[in-house]
Amino acid sequence: VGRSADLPRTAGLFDGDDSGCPMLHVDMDAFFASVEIKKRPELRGRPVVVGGGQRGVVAAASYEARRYGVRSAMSMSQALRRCPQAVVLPPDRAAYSAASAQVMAILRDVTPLVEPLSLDEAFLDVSGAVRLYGRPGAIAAAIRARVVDQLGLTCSVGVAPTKFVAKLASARCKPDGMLVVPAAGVLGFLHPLPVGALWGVGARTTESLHRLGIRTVADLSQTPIDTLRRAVGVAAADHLFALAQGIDPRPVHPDEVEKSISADRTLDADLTAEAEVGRELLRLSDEVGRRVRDRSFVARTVGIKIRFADFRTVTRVRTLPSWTASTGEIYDTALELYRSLHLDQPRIRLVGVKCEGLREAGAVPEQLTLDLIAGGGEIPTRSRADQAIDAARLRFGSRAVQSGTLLGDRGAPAASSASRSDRNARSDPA
DNA sequence: TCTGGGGTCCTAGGACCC
DNA sequence: TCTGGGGTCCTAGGACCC
Repeated sequence: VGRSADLPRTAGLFDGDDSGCPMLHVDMDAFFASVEIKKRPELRGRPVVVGGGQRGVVAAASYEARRYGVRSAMSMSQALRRCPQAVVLPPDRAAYSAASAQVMAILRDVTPLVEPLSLDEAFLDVSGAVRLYGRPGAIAAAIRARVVDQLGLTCSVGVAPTKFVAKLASARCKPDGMLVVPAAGVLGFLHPLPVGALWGVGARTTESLHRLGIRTVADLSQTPIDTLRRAVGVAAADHLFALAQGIDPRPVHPDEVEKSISADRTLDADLTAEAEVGRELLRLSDEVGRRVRDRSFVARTVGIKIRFADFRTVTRVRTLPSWTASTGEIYDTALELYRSLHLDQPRIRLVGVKCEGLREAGAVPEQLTLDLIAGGGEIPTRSRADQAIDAARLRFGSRAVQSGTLLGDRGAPAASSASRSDRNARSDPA
């Protein structure tokens, strides 16, 4: 096991043991915070926390903020108690997506076998790249150098025989580090780790395992499989037992397609009236519908999520007779699902809408609707409306077209939102 | 000022079909 | 009279990840 955080930023200089190590896990350091600091260099060296809102949590914290005990997913109020001088910035998803695309482009320049896990991390299988670029350790060093030179962002890289060991390795050399776990070193690396370090073992599973006296990966590897199955379920037990022996046959899968698209929103204040909830459902249906159409998908199942003031959460889904990408159809279904709950005097803090059962729009048989028949073969009215709205928003900005139901609730009349968005939109003449 | 928002996967029960 | 067995689809909830 070799750590080389201060490896020269040049390819080909890694000379440790990386035998049998085709898997890389690349993980950006404090990604959202680092992108913000890159936008505003005067923040460098200061504690920066991304997140917020009235009931927000920390989405990312710079290492300066982490020194005060600020962590991801911590409530913003707690973060500010620990670090009152922190610079708090609202998330800028567009900036993070753009930076992520640049990172992934650098990775895909090394090999097409790149599997993004989220905006800020990815697995690479470099077994086919070694003839071109040298050994895995050298490739990892070169990636780190290119990311920092071209993007001004640091990352950490784990190099190992399997995906999950590579992921554990990158976590243990952060920030701005690199850790290679050669095949012969895997069990020595894994066994002393606490079970909670394993990918897939969270708070609940850790608790269940602790009740059995299992605290380290070594303990896990010596536990009878039937005992494990009773404690955490068959699938998780078999998976964890294999991981504890260092076994993880999962290949890097570069072409994962999304299985669901969802949007949810925690309200600044709890909602009580059905009309208010309906308005949120419309806003969320509109957003989800747009994202489904943007990717040329259609969805078979529509779901809602409702979280009450006491944090109890319910979900309802309905599978439709045919596929849809229509905002109106998503909204109608969502509203029916909400009404089917028959809530009496609810206090609602979160509303969500989800589409699943996604398919390529072209891969699905066209549904003969009354609209279609009556229109003599025309595309149903709602789809044409959605298409027109999508086109207008692409040209004039996302707030250019809005349902009348949603107007005024942020004090923004339609005309002014359109002209404001206009400046950020494409510069085509109307 | 307790507890975001985007996802994936698993389980368990019931309906339904052959 | 004493109730098969396997497979698939659907739904609700929950664990987990970043």
